[in-house]
Amino acid sequence: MARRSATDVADSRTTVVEAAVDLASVIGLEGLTIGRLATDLHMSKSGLIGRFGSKESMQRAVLEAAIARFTASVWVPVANEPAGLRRLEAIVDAWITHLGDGTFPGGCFLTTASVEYDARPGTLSDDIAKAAGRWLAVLESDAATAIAAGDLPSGRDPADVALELYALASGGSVVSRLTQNPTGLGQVRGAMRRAIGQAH
Amino acid sequence: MARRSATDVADSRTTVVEAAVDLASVIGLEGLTIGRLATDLHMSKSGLIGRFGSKESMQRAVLEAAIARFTASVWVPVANEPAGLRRLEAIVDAWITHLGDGTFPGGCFLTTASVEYDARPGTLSDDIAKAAGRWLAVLESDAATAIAAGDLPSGRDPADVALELYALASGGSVVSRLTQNPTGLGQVRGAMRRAIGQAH
DNA sequence: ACTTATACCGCACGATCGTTCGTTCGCTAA
DNA sequence: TTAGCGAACGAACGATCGTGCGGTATAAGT
Repeated sequence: MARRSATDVADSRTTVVEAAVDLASVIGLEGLTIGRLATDLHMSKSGLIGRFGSKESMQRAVLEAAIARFTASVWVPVANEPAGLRRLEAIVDAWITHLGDGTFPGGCFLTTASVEYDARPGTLSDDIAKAAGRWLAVLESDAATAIAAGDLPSGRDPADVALELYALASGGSVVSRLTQNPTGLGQVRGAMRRAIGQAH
Repeated sequence: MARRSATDVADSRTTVVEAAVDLASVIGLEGLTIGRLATDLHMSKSGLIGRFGSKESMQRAVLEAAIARFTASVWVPVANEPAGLRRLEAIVDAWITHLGDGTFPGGCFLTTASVEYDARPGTLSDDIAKAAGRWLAVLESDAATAIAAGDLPSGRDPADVALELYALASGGSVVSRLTQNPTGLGQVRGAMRRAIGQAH
């Protein structure tokens, strides 16, 4: 166990990061505060930030963990579905489920982060844009497969499908949450299914 | 207590508020800072906040002004269109135009504010939710008119149409901006038109 | 000319921000 | 047993936060 200490560091970081993800999903990645986080975890500010070196480094770790949560919650359950329309449908269901369960206590983390940084250039903004681009590429790829298989209209642009699904999930989640509309997510799922040609 | 010069006060406030709206559309309503705002306007912090009494009061004024901008930019140009599908189509065009011009330098203010406060209860959250509700009601009303006139499928739920349009505009704007996709807004318009076009 | 109202400023306050120290303590290796 | 590493701590730093208080310049009313 010569590497034990390194494992402890990782576990330690994980504890902090997971709590930070929960907090940031409510108050935003930019709204994260070392003092607030340290208080919540009954730690000292210096002991907490010492694991990361700086606040921005911590924010990057938090973002990475949030992306991992999203992937585990939405992508992993559907990864084995056949590419194309079948998987797109599975993604829609997993996505809506993800938005409704408590994976992110304060609503979709990536949406929150996207809005926070869409007008603020920097490393974090770049990382978020990359993550969004990767997810859009996944959607677009399955859309292209579906179109090639004749499961979606041949006139459809895969990029349009991807952007539409992303916009519906992201915007729909925010609006539903803000207006406290209990049927909102169900309506969003209907809209997403309509976007990929399903007339529920 | 003598009647003060209300117009001067309003003009003074307006100067500050308009600058604050621009700034908040970039860094968020919560990220607004009296010091930053005062520096930008070459004013003192006390002189600036003195017009509002408190920061939250200023934030409310900023939110109100942002809503007024949105109304002037999207609703006023289409208010005289005939209710129903015609006006919905005009709204889509005005909305997309609004998202693309520089009305809000940092992207749709109401979307930013919605995301900031969708998980943070309080007066500001309530005000934002009310504004979102009013706009959704406008969309829903025209959708209902369009359905009654046979311009939209009779099976469509007006509330679904309203939520779908709102989610597409809000989410699409953020994703397009974040990924710096120059054709994004055009794709979003296509999706919105599809949402109020021939369903299925 | 004198009063009055008020927009604005300078200044200071307590709190909190992110960060940097020096120190302590528990564990591991030798 | 002992030396050493690293996690965590308390304290303090300069900066900035929102918010008050007192003073001043200006403009209107009389």
